[in-house]
Amino acid sequence: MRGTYDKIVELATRRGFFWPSSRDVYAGAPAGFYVYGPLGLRMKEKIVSLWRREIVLPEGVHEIETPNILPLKVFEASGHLEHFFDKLIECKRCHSRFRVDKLIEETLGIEENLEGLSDEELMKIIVDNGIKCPKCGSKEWTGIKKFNLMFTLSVGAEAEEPNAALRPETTQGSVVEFRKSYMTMRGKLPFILGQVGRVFRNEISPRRALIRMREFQQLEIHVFFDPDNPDEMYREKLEPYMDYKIRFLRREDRETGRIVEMTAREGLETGYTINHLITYWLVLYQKFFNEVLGFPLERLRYRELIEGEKAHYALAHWDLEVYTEDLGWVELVNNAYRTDYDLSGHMKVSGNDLRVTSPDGKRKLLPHLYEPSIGLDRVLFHELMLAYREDEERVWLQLPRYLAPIEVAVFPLMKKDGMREKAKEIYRMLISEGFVAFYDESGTIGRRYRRMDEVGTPACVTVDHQTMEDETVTLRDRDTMEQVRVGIEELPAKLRSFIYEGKDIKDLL
RNA sequence: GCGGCCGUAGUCUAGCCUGGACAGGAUGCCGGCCCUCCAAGCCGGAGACCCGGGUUCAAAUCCCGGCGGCCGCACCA
Repeated sequence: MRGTYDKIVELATRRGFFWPSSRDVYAGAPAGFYVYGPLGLRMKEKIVSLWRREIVLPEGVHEIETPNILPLKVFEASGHLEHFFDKLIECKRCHSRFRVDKLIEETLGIEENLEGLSDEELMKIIVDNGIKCPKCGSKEWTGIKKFNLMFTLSVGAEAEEPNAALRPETTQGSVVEFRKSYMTMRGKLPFILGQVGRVFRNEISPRRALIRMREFQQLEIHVFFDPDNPDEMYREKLEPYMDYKIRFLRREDRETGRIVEMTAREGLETGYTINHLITYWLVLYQKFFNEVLGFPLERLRYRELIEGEKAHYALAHWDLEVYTEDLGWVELVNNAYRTDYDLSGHMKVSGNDLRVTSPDGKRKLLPHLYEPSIGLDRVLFHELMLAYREDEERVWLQLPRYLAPIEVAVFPLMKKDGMREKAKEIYRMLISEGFVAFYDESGTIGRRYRRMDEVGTPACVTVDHQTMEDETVTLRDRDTMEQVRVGIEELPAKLRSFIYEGKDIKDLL
């Protein structure tokens, strides 16, 4: 039996939301790269603009745009180089894999620096010491394989060795440009940067459509704050939400999967959520996903990451996850408290002082960084998964109305008796009123409704015989298929309250 | 990347084991008829064997390699 996942992938391809890149023309195009078709792109843009409206503007985020390509030095400082070029070795008998450096260090109990050694030298150590597979005890090893998880580039016509890389996260752009942005915007701590950007990771095995890609998009917030005074301004901002319940899967509940609902107050009092700033952002993002993007609360949780799972830079780390029957819990937002790891790394490698003056002007300090990072493609994919509905009669996407890629469709019941012209006129009127409108006259009226249901269009306007007499049209609700009759003149206002304010169709009368 | 299964029009699929004629069907799509409020009907049209090599008189079918998909392992910084 096909699950919702398969149905969404099929529908998305068929109706122009997204599909794998280049396949039709060049067989064997590498996996993990997707094209957004017109409907998917429009929906993605809508998610981005909601994020801007609800997060960027109200929170005083300074949105910037930094290059996709950065010097390799940047990633040396950020620690990505070291963590991105793993050397792995595989046991021929049980196919278990190990990082070569860890295998040698742990088996021989040494802590020498193995960084500079060649593959041959490393292999020699393994053979000379008769290192066995920790799992099955075999001494049969494959050769050393390198995993390069960043895309490196040689910038400049004569460059031969890689000297730059496509960024694996947008964060480094914000960190490197932090001081400049701070100066130009006459910044005060906490100082918040934001980026909408593409990132690139050479994943070993991209899988599951938009869930794991090699090129994808992030919506990132970078909150730089004074570690000695993290609660400046957030004490007040958090006040209205002290009783808001944040849903956590704590490390100690990992086994049982029990989700704990903790109010912001409890999070602070127990020290679990560290400070007002982090607590506020945890609240904000849960509310954004629930109330704005429409994910049901019971499908959301913050999963606390434990040592070994956490990124190399993170002191505390929660993944905001969403649950679907098909995919289980999937990470949508990476919420990391990165301390001054990045800024101090860049200070060390570059030799430049990246500190700023404290708000009281008395000392120089290196801000700490808290970063919630949204995986945009995954969010869009889950919006579709959670919106999917079907019954004996039809398939439809019950998307939040304002997220639908087409907001309103206009049909003439028939092409004759002036209905076509009238419908086109209404279509043009709705476009100029700012709606994403769509006109269709092909096939039967029923077929046209079905086509719109399938891509989640919340409203359909039909011009019929009566329209020609009294200037009214029918307005159909995607979810109930009910219709009401409204005057053409009042159509824009009524559509606005239906689509953007969530009014019931019956209340439009 | 390893192991298992798999790859046929936009989508879903028959054919493959046992090689043989223009690769069959459904749905969708386009045009027309009909003139209509929930995928009705009729006529017409476009559309596919993942890529490369091998075996053979002959390959969608058998063999090898590559690429891709799903699941598990690993990875997910």
